[in-house]
Amino acid sequence: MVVFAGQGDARRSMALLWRTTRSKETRPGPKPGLSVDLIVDTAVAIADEEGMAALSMRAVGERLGRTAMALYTYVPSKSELVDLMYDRALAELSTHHNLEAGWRAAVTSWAGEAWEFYVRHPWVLQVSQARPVLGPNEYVMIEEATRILRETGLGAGVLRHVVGTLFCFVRGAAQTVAESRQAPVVTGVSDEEWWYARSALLAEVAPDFRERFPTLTWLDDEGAYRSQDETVPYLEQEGRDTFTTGLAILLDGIEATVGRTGA
Amino acid sequence: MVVFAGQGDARRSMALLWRTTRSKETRPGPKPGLSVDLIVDTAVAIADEEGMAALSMRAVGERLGRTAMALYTYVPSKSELVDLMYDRALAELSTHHNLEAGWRAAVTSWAGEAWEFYVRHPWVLQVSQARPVLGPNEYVMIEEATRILRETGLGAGVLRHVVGTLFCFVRGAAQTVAESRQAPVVTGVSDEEWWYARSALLAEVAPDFRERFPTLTWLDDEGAYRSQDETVPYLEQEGRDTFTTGLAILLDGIEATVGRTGA
DNA sequence: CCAAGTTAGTTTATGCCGTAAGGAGTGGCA
DNA sequence: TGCCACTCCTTACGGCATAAACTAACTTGG
Repeated sequence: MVVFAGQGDARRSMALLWRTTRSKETRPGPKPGLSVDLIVDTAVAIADEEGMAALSMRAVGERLGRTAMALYTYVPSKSELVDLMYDRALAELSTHHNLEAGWRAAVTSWAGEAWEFYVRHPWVLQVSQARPVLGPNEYVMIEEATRILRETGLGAGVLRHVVGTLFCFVRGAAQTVAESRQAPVVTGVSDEEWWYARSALLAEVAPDFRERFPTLTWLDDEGAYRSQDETVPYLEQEGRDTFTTGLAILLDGIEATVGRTGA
Repeated sequence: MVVFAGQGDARRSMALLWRTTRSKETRPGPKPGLSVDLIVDTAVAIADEEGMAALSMRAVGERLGRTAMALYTYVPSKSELVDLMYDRALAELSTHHNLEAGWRAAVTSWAGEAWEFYVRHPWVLQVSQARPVLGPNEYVMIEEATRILRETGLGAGVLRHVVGTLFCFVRGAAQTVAESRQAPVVTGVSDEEWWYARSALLAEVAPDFRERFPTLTWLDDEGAYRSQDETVPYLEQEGRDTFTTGLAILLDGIEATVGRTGA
């Protein structure tokens, strides 16, 4: 019998994601002290607090008072655990955005929520997008975005690409901020300290910066890099503004496309 | 004397990136058998061929006929090596896009080149963006994008966010394809095989899919998911189309903003 | 009620990883 | 010649995911 690589595991993994494993009422052997849900929640907590790099089977086990190996009774491997974490986290997103004020308002609200979600769970952005996890909540998220954007009246082909573009942008915009939040936790150095030290070194190492990078120098001279609000970390403010501006531009672009197609 | 965490290392790292280390003509000790350039090139080759996960100090050393520890004479740590790889790879990008045909054509050409670059070097997308590496070639890339988009006449503040948005989109759009290229190499399963197996499992595990996800079902019924060109892997074609469509939308949005600001 | 079989969890071990520490050989310069 | 900076090696440590074998708890068939 020929079995595709990983196909047997794929069945188990899908069953875990969609929770289709019907457990008999009573089973022989000792009572389970843990559960998939408990393990996934613990893993999410670690990733939220200490970053994806700190997520190890040992770390999860330790928080639950077990060894790393104990987890393998519930979860086939670490990568399956990450998939489960991903889909569990996505459950936070709300699913019924109001379309009464028009699609533009709804998209803005959806994108804002998604952006905040990614920033709250930076590790989510490290889960590969190419071959989707295909869990129920991922489908809910895509369904919701598509449902809203369908209101534009665009055809199915273009619509799919528009949804993809929106995802790319929101994820990318969130990534910058997510990483800037994670960095101080990992390195113990704040944005300001880091930037201060680095810009001094930059001047040292590239004394001809102004001549080599005239446009960036112009941007700097125009005061574009001056922070407005001192209470918010520099890179975070920057990322938030880029998201707001970029989203507006994207929506303008979609409107233009809608107008052109004549919906 | 108080030293900020990592600051001493930061100086050495910047010196390496900007190649400001003046090496004396003759030095005591055995002739170096390797060089930073050689090591970085080898590391890039490994990452290109086998993915970032396969990049280890041992692997790089082995390709060069040395042990892993030999590399530490040239490079302070693996993370510094990754920074050097990143900046080296960026050197591939061309720097003088023609502005004669207008900024829209130039942006299209720049973005297309960047997209292909990311797809060619998928691992580049795994290098953190939050705290930039600040190498010379990264500055060249940002300078070039900013130089082109400055032609729109937008003010410095908005311009910075527009550049950021463009980067988010291009990186995000490339990531999907980059990962879909990497996946078969790592897992040994093609897109088609993978998708075929998974969609069968999906039907098994979620028999009520059509009712739960009406919009996605509509998209499917409209034939939006049917592949046009059988010679190109499915996910790759999908990603390429999303990039093209999304870029056009983004440019429309920028034009709208430019028109509104009255440039 | 007991033996068989199933399950939860442990210990132990394998083979990766980054890199610290220390030692061996190399070659320019005093 | 001896010193010393330098390259490169061996060894070692603590971390990682996880395979394999084991113990102990529990249900169930006889």
